[in-house]
Amino acid sequence: MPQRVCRRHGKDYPCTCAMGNLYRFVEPVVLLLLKQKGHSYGYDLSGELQAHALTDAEIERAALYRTLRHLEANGNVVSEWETDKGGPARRVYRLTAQGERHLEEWAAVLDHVSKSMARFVRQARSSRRRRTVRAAAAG
Amino acid sequence: MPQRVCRRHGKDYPCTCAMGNLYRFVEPVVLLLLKQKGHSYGYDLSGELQAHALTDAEIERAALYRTLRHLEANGNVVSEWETDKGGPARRVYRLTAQGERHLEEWAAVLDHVSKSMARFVRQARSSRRRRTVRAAAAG
DNA sequence: TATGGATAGATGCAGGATACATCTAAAAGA
DNA sequence: TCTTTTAGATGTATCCTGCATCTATCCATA
Repeated sequence: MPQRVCRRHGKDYPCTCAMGNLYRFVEPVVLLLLKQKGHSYGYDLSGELQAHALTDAEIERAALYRTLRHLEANGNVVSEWETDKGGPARRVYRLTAQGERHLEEWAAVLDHVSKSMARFVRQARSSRRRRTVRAAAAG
Repeated sequence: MPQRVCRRHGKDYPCTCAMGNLYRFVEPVVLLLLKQKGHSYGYDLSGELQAHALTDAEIERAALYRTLRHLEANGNVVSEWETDKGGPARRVYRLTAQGERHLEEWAAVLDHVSKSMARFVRQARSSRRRRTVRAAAAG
């Protein structure tokens, strides 16, 4: 039983949402999406965030918009208003060269973290399996 | 060039420390260490945290002590003072049955996140490789 | 024409987690 | 006696998330 029950995934599935306030890795996901799409804007990205998210927790639009402005403030993306497509004006972002490098840094970091997590899972499950073996021998 | 330079790993290695304020996953690492060791106390655990950490950022002792008290408040560990070993008194922790289940939940969550990150890394690097192919064809 | 829905961007605030500094205290060693 | 090691803990600022809320434009339709 998770520490907190998640409304999206229910109480039987131990999801990220139920483990407390974890980092959602919004920045790297946004960088990758912009790389793949060439250019895009917040509302459009928000529709694809879930498919690319690193956790099964939802990435809020509020976090997305703030991340985009933060990336721009740090020179990883640039934006311009697009007003000729109908509907409300869109702030269209694209990666800068520095943003591409920053994405590569994220890939290096997440590659390492991914392997550490896989090792963690093996160890956590192997200690459980040892106990199961003892239980089987005792039973 | 990372957004922030890390003093431990230097500026050429893109480490977690330089990517801003990330989640350090202290709780699952502490749960696993307690599972493996049977019982332990904060100062002892702090020596082994780095070897088991999921990121290359240091896990501060302040975070460790707060995490232990938090785990106890939620019934995942229990503690008792140990005063017969010489030196300052130690607060010795051990997992509860609920703590073992919580570790299994963490393993399920981190298994999923690990695979998502691995997919992220493949995608980030494959889009880079596509560009390299085009560049090679143009060159 | 009015009205609601979809689109689009953004802010405010509370709470969780980290970063860094600092504190207390007992025991061991020089 | 003085310093270091061991051991636990707190204070504050900042970062990130969660949730609510806000403004505004355009479009369909009643």
